[in-house]
Amino acid sequence: MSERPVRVRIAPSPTGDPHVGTAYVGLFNMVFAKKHGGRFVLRIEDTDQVRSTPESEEAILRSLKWAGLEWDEGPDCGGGFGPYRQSERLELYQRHVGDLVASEAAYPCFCDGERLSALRAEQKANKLPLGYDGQCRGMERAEAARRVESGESHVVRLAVPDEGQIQVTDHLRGEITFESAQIDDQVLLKSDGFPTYHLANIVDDHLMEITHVIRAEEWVSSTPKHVLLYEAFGWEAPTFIHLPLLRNLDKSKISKRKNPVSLDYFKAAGFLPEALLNFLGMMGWSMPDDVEQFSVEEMVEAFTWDRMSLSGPVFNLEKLEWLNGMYIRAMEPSVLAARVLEAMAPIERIRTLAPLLQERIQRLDQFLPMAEYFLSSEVDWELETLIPKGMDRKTAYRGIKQLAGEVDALTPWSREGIESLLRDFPDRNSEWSRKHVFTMTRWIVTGRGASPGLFETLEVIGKPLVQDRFRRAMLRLRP
RNA sequence: GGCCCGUUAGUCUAAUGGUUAGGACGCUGGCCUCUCAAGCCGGAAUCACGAGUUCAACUCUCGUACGGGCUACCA
Repeated sequence: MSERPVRVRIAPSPTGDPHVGTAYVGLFNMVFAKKHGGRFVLRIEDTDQVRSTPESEEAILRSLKWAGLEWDEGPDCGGGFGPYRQSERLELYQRHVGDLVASEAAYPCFCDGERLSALRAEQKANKLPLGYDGQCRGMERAEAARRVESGESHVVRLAVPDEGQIQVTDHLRGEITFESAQIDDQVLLKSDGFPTYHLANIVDDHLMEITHVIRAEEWVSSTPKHVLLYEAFGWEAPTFIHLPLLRNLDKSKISKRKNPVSLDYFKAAGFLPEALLNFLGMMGWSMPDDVEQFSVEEMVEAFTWDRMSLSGPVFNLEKLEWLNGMYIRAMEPSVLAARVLEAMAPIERIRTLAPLLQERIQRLDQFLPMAEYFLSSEVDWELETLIPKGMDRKTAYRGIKQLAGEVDALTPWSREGIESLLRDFPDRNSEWSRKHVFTMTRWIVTGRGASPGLFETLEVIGKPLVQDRFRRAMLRLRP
């Protein structure tokens, strides 16, 4: 391990909902930093111009904070190694990639997407390993320089050696050997001038003096490329530590189709952040002496990597709920009361509900029961209510699945957006009438056949819970 | 298909060559109790398989099987 002061980082990509996996990796980074008196950095990897959004970045920071992660440096709080947003560091990457091209560790490539996909298709058909064939690699330097100079669209690729081996050391797994020949000439700089993850990551980790890269296992197979980059730059590589991947019940990588994964969901469903973090701390890691309830401080105190296990843990909601209950029982009742109000029924929320319920009640005592499906994550259905009259189960499932996908993609979460999504849905799915859409959505989201205005209702319930109800409805309906 | 990682009950995990394989969730029986939770006591359920190394393998090595990840101008 390095002698330098410990510096670690998480690098979420602002391309969607705040993911529980980010909190998981973040927890271990934070705990490790605290254990060694180091610094924990949060860096935003917004190099995907198409998918990155400021809203997502904001949501991620907010949710990670809710979960209890505290970083020492980041885009919101600064630090001595900024900027902490990769889109603000573009010159850095371009300059460094220039060095790589100059030393012939990388080269410009002019092949377009069309040629690349044709190549892939051919390789697939012939059962050959997939990868770039190196056509532009042999190009005369002068010609390449001339074409770049003339403004021709191109990317920059890493020149991976044709033969030999690349040794990667994973702190938990030991030495892993990769054959150079198996490794693709990775794109480092995209044609829009933005770096790919691989380049930006290495440049930033070096410049930000990151000593330990603690990330998820899905990165193991790209680590040899990273090692090559460190060598090409002449930089000392950090220690690599790959955490196991959180899994669905069927053992596949955790996904929103099969599990709630958005931190917003856990908040909306009434999980306590301290219980969530505790639970994440027992995914792949364990406290000595069979202790299962522990705080971050206690985890820091006991933390060592040899208590880490490598098989991918199934994210088991039932156990989280048990743990959450333990935390609730341990609270002072007055604290519990305050937290229930704060988390589930803050006055702002009651205020947004008031106009929706006002016309439907005659006495004040009817308000809360009617607000049930706004305030609770628990909704269940009789199977028949999820299948429109005269429609078969499969068609219903298909429609709900499509609708759920569109709901996932809807941003921002506004009344207007929801309305046009639902109203125009039959244009995109001819098996469903508008009446089908409205009726089914109402049943799925409220668990009832009648509700206040559907669009307002969805808006107020909030995206995380609406998404979860669609997910559950699909589970219920799956043939 | 290729490359890489992993494998203790349904699930989360303990064990670092010698244990009746421990704990927890869930399931289940009982106690408590007006009921239900909670709590307490009990039960069923696990070392993927095959070789090897060793006096001794859950533990070390190899193979097989199974699971997973990656295989993008996404991260």
